[in-house]
Order: sequence, then C-alpha cells, then structure tokens
Amino acid sequence: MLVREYRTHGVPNRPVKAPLAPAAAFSRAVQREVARIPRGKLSTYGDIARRAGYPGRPRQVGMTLKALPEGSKLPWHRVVNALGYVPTRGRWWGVLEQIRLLRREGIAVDDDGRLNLAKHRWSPR
DNA sequence: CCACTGACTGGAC
DNA sequence: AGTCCAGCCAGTG
Repeated sequence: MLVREYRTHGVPNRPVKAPLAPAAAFSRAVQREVARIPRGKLSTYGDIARRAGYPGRPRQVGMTLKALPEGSKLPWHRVVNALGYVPTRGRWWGVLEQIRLLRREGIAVDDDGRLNLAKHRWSPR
C-alpha cells in the first residue's frame, strides 16, 4: 500500500535524530486518530494533530490525508476545518465526495460545504 | 537558493 | 465579524 509520509523533524518535544528519515510515525499517529472518529461525528485537522501528539501541525495532517490511497478505509471525510466547513483548497472532486459521505452519515451539509461543527464535533473520552 | 503552494489554526486588530 | 499574519513544512519549478 502506497502511503506518502511526511517528515516531522522540528516537532517541539519530539526531535527527530535523522532529519532525512520519513516520519512514518507521524502518518501512523494521524491515521490512528482519524480511525477513532465515530460514524456521524466530526473532527478537525487541529484536533487530530493534537491527539496524534503533534500540536500545531494541522497542515501536515491535511497533507497526510491527501496522500491516502484511493481505497482507504479510513474515515477521512469526518475531518473538516476548524471554521466548520469542508475544505476546498487544492481539491476538486474530493469536496463533493466528502459532502456526499457526510450526508450519508446523517450530517447536514449545505452545497457550499458548511456544516454544524459544534453539534457534531467529537472529543475522545 | 528563492518563491510559492497547499485538505490549517489561533491570535491580533 | 472580517481580515491579516506568523507558524507550519514537504513539494515543485
């Protein structure tokens, strides 16, 4: 399975000895946290980054999700931005797909991708 | 090497 | 409530 991974050197409290080593740990941590989001619930890039142990790295979470393989079973669609809408930046059809998947889980999303984040935002126990 | 672009966020104003 | 901006860091040209 091809999953592009990103370096995490420079992460506060988590110095990486070999700067050129791919950060498999980052990718794995992110995927682990995304996998925990229950059906019908939402999370944000920032939340995932924090829970994965990399606070302040929401952008890298986005990069990791973007790099997921086509048939990934990960509920990547449950991750939206902190402003409460499905991110469009740098994507084309992924947006419509994400909206479709969210609606299928009972989350109301308007055609512009806006949704009620406060209502569905998930916090792990 | 420099500039710019990404599935971002929190704080400042 | 909107806009700006620094921080973020791998890729690309």
